[in-house]
Amino acid sequence: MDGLEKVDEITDDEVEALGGSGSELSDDSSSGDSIESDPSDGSHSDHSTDVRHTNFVEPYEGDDKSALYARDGSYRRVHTVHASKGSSVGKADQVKVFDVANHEVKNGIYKVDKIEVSSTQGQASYISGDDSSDEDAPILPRDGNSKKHSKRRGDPVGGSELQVNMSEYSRGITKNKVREKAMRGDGDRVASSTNNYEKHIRDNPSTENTYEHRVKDDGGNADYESDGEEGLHFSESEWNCYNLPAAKGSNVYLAPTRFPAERRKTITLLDAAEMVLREAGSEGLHLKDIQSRCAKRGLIDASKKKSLDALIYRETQRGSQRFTKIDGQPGWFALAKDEDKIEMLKRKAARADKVRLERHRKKASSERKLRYMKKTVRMMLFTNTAMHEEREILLSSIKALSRNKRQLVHKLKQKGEPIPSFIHESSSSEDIEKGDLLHVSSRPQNENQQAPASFLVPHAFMAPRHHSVPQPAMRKRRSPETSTKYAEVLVDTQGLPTVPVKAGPVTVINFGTVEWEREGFHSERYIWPIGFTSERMGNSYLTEERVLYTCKILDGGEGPLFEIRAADDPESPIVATSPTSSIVTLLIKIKTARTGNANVKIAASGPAFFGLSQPYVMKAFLLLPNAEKLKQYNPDYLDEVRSERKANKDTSTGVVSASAPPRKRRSRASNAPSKTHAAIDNHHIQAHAHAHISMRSATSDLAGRGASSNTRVKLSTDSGPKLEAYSKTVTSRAHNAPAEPLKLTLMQRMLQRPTSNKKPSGFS
DNA sequence: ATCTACAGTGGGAGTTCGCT
DNA sequence: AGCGAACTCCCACTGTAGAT
Repeated sequence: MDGLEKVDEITDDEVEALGGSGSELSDDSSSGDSIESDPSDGSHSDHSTDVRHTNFVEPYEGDDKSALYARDGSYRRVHTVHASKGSSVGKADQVKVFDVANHEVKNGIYKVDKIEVSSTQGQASYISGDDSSDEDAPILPRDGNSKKHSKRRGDPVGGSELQVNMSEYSRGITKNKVREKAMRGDGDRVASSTNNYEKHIRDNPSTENTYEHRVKDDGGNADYESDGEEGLHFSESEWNCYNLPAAKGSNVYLAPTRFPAERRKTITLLDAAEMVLREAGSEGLHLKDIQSRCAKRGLIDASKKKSLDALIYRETQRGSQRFTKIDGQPGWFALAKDEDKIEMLKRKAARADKVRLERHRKKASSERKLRYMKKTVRMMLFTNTAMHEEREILLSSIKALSRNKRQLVHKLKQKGEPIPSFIHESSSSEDIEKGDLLHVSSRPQNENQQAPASFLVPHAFMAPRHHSVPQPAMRKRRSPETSTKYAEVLVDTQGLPTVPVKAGPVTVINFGTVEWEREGFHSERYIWPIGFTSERMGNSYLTEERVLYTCKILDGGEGPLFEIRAADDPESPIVATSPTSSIVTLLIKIKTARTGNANVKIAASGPAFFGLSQPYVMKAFLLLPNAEKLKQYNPDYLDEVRSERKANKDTSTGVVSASAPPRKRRSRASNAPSKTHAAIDNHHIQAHAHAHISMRSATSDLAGRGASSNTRVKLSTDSGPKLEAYSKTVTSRAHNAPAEPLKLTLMQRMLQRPTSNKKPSGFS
C-alpha cells in the first residue's frame, strides 16, 4: 500500500479533452491519495468496482492501447492487470475506462480489444459484504453475450468487522486465522500459538481495515471466493496477470477460467511457489503459507505440500535465481530481486565453469585411460597370437627333433655304442604328438637326476646371477631404434655387410662366404657361410673367469664344421658337425669342470650360440654373394603359414582345410650334415620364428629392389611398421574370429602337417 | 526447521549401425 | 564417406521420504 503511487493521473480537463464524460467521475480529491475510504460514508456501493475478466486468452503486455481504470475520480496505473483481446470490464458505475486507442473514457461495461486494468490497490474502499450491491453488479458478457454471474458467497467472515491489513496478510496470516479472529470477535488479535504468524500478529496488532479476497471463476460464471477454501488456478503467466490483491469488502474480482487439472501438471512445485511469492511481493511469505496458498489455489496437490519445503530450501541453498531467504526470518522466502538474480547468475556461471572444467578434465583423463587400455589390449592380442604361433611352430619342431633323436639313439644302439647319459629316452613321440611339452621339458625325471643346465639358455655358460629372486618372464620391450632385430644391415661400399658388428650377444667378425653349390651348407632355416666368425663372452671351463669364445664355420667337405675356440685354451678347439653339438660339448666341459659331474643334461641352441639365429645376421646373410642361389633356404616360412591359415579361414570356420597346399618337401641332399641334437632347442626355434618375421621383410625388399651383390643395397629393416601392420591384422582377426576355433585350426593344421616338411636335414 | 539420500524422468551428447 | 535413426550413457531436475 505504501508502495502505491500515482503513476499516471489524468485531469478532468484531459479527460474532457479526450472526449470522456468527466462529469461522471467523482472528483473527490480526498479519496485520491487516501489509503482507504470510509466504507460508512455511503459511497461504497457507488464506488465499488467489479472488474471481471472472462474469456481469458493471453496476457496483454503492451500499453499503447491500454485503458486507464479509474475510480473515485482518480486515474491510476497501479497494479496492472493485463487483459487480453475479448476481455470485458464490468461494474462501472464509477469506473472509468480510458481507451487510449480511441481516446475516450468509457464507463460501464465494456468489451474492448485490449485493455490494461489498473486498480487502486490499497484504496480500501470496497465493501464486500454488501450483496445487494452485487446484485446490481453488471453482468459481464462472455463472448459478447450478457450473462448474469452466479451469486457470490458473500462476506468472507462476517462482514466488515473483519479487519486484517494487507501487510499482515502478505506476511502469512492465513484466512483461517482471520476467520478465527473474526469469529472470536476480538477484532485484531489471534490467539497465541507457537506459530510464527500469530507471533507476528501479537507483535503487530492489526489496525487497518483491509482484507484480501481471492476470486475464482467457474468457466465464465464468475463466482466469488471469499474464504480461501477454494482458489484460483493459474498458470504462471496467468497469475502474473492477476496480481491484483483486493481490499476488504472488495467486490472486484477476476475470473479466469479455472486452472485445468491437466495444466496443473505442467507446472512444478517451484513454479507454484514462484506464483504465490510474486503475489506476495518483496516481503515474501512463510513457507507454510506458500504451501497453503499453492494448495488452496490448486496449483499443486495438497498431498505434495510437504515436498515444497525441501525444494525451496534446496533451491535457495544452491543459489536459486528465483527465490531468496529473508534474513532474520526463518522459513520466510521471497522472490529474488534483480540484483540477487544477477549475483546468483554469476555464482551459477562460476559453478558451471568449474563443473565444466572438472568434467572436461575427467573426460580427458578417461580418454587417455581408454587409449592406453586399447593400446594394451592390442599389444596383448598381438603378443598372444604371436606366442600361439610360436607355440605351434615349437610343437612341430619338437616332434621333428624327437624323431631325429630316436633315430640317432637307434643308430647308436645298432653300432653298440653307449648312449650318452644326458640323452633320456623318456619323451615318446606320443607325448609330443599330444603336444605335451612337460615330457620333453628339462625337468629331472627323479630327484637323483640333475636338472639340465638350461632349456632355453645355457646357464652353465652364462655368468652366475647374484640375485635369487626369479625375474619375470616378460622382458622389457626393446625399441626398434635400438634393437638389432629391427636394425638395418650396415653395408660397405660394395654392398656387403660391414664387420665387426654386434648382433645380440655375439659380435660378428666375418660373415663368411655363401656356398650355394653344395647343399649341405644351408637348410630351409639356416645358412652356414664358410668362414663365418663370431665372438662372445662366456664362462671358462678352465678357470672361474669369463673368457672370450670364438665361433667359426669351417669347410668340412660335404657340410660345414662348427668350431668353438676358447681364448684361454686356443689349442683345443671344439669342432663338431653341427653348432648344437659344439655348444653341448662345450657346456659339458664347463659343467664337468665346475661340478665334477659329467652326468648332466645339457640343453642349448647351437645357432643361437654362434649368432646364426640373430635376425640381423640372417638378414646380413642375404646380402652375401650367391645367397639368392640357395635353393632350400626359405625365409618366407611364416608367410606361408599365414597364407595357409587365411586360406583355411576363408573356406571353413575352425576346421582344417583338407585342401591345404602341401608343403615343400626338402630333399635329403639339402639337409644339413648329421648332427647331434642333445636336447630340445627352444631358443633355436623361437629365434627361428622371430627370424622369419624379420627375414620376410628383408627378403621381400631385397627382391623388390633388384638388389645384387654389386649394388649398394639398403635392406628394408622397417620391421616396426610391418610388425605393427601385422599386429593390426592379428588384432583384427582376433576381433572378428572366435579365439578358440582359430587355435584349433592352427593346432590341428600344425599337427597334421607332414613331419617330413619340418624335419631338419641330415637325420635320416 | 533444515538438510540429505534416493529414485524417477527427460533431455543432451555420443556411439553404433544400416542405408545410400 | 555421408547421413540419419536407434540406442546408450550421463546429468540435471524433480519429487519423496526420512533423518537430524
